[in-house]
Amino acid sequence: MAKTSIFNEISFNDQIKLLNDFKARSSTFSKGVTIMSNLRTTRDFNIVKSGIVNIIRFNYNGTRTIIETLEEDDVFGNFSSATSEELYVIADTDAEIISFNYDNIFQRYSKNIDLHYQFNENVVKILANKLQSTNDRIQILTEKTIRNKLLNYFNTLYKRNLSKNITIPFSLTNLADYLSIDRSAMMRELKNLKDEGLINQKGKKIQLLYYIN
Amino acid sequence: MAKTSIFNEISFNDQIKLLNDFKARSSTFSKGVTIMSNLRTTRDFNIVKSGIVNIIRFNYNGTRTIIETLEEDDVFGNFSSATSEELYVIADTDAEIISFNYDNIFQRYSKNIDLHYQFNENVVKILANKLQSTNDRIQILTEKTIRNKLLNYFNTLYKRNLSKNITIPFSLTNLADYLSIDRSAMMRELKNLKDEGLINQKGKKIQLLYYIN
DNA sequence: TAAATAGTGTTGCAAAAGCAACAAAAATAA
DNA sequence: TTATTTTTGTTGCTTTTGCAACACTATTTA
Repeated sequence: MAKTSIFNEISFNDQIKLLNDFKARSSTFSKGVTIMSNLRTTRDFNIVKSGIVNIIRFNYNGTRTIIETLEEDDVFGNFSSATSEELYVIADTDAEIISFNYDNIFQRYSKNIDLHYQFNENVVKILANKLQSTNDRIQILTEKTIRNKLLNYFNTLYKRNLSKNITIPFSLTNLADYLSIDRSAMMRELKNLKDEGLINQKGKKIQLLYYIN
Repeated sequence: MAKTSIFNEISFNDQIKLLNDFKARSSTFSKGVTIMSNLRTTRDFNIVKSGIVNIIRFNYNGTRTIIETLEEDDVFGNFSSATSEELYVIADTDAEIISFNYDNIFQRYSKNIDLHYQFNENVVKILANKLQSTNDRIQILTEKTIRNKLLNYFNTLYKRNLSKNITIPFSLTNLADYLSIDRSAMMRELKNLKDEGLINQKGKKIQLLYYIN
C-alpha cells in the first residue's frame, strides 16, 4: 500500500478551497520551538505544510524519545500516538502548520462535494496506513527476544525497500528505544548476529546475509 | 472517545441503500468455521452483522492466539491487525458477515450523499478509535518489566471503567499472550503484587489497592 | 454425568536481558 | 579548528524472564 498524502489528487487551488471550508488557520514555528505540549488532548487536525516536525515523548527519567518524524503534508492529532504519556510536538526545522477543528471534516458541504469526498478518501487511507504501521510495530514488540525483534524489524525495512542493504532511519540509540530494549544488550546481539554471519553491520548500515522468503 | 459503530446515525432503511450502493454481499457462517484464512491480503471491507467472530493468529509452534474479538457492527479488513503473520477470521458463534470491495467506499455517489458522508464519518472515527487502542497496546508493550506491563494494563482498564475493581476480559493465558510475556512469569509477578499489597486478585477479578492519579 | 480439554497456580533452573560504567568515535556547536 | 556533546561499541555482574514440568481446578463436550 503506497503512502497517501493528505492532498493526494487535490490541486493547489482546491487545497485553498478546502482549508477555507474547514476554517483552517496557519501558524509558523521556528526551529526548536514547541508546537504543542499535550498532543493527546487536542481537538485539532493538523497538517505539516513545510519543515520537519518531531513527536516527542519525555520519559519519567527525563530522557526524550522521538516517536515519529513528520514532513510536508503529514498529519498529526490526538489519533497520532500513544496516549498515556505526555507527547510534545516540536519543530525540528522552521515549520508551517495548518490546523482546524477535527469535527469540521465531518460537516456537510453543499459546494465542493467531490473535493470533500477526495479529502475524506485521503483521510481514511492515511489512517489505515498509520494503523498498518502501528500494527507492524506491535508485531515487532511482541517478539520475545532481542534477536527476533531485530530480525523482524530488519524484515520490515527489507520489505519496504526490497533490498538486503538497509539503513536504519535513526540512530542506534533511538532504534533501541523504538524496539523498547536496552541499548547495550542490543549492541551485544548485533555483535552476535555479525559473529554468526547473519548480517554485516557498520553503524546504521546493515546488510542482510540470510535467506528471506 | 466513545466507540462509534459503523452504522451510527444510519437508519435500517438507509443501511440497505448504502450496502446496495457498495454492492455488498452477505454470507452466513456456522460456529467454528473459518471465514477468512488470509486476512492481510483481502481487498474487502467486512462488517459483522450478527454473531461473534475472532481474529486469530497461529504461532509457529502451533498455538493459537486471539488477536481481537468482534461483535455486531464491528469491522475487519486488511487494516485490522498485524501484518507479517497469517491471520485467520473464525466464527465463534454462528455469524453473518457483510462484505464489499474496499474501494467502493470511495466512489462518488450522486444519490444518498448525506448518507455516504455519515458512513465516511463513521469509518474515520472507527479507524481513529482502532488507532488509539493499538497505541494503548504499544504503550503497554514498550514497558520493560512484566510488573510495569501489568500495571499499565490495569490502568487502561481502570480508565475505561473508572473503577478499581476490574475484570480481565479474557483468560489469564490470553492476557499473558496479549502482554507478550511468559504466563508462568506473569503469575509469579501477580503473586508478588499481591504479596506487596498492591492488588487483590482471584482469577480474572482484580482489585487495585494503590493510588492512581 | 463422565471424560476430555483448557486454564490456573507453582517452582527450580537456565538463559536472556538490563544496568552501570567506561573508552573511543562521530557529529555538532562554538 | 577546537571544544563539547552525542553516539557507538564493549564488558562484568545482577536481576529478570522464560522454559519445562507438574498438580489442581474449571469448563466444555460427548
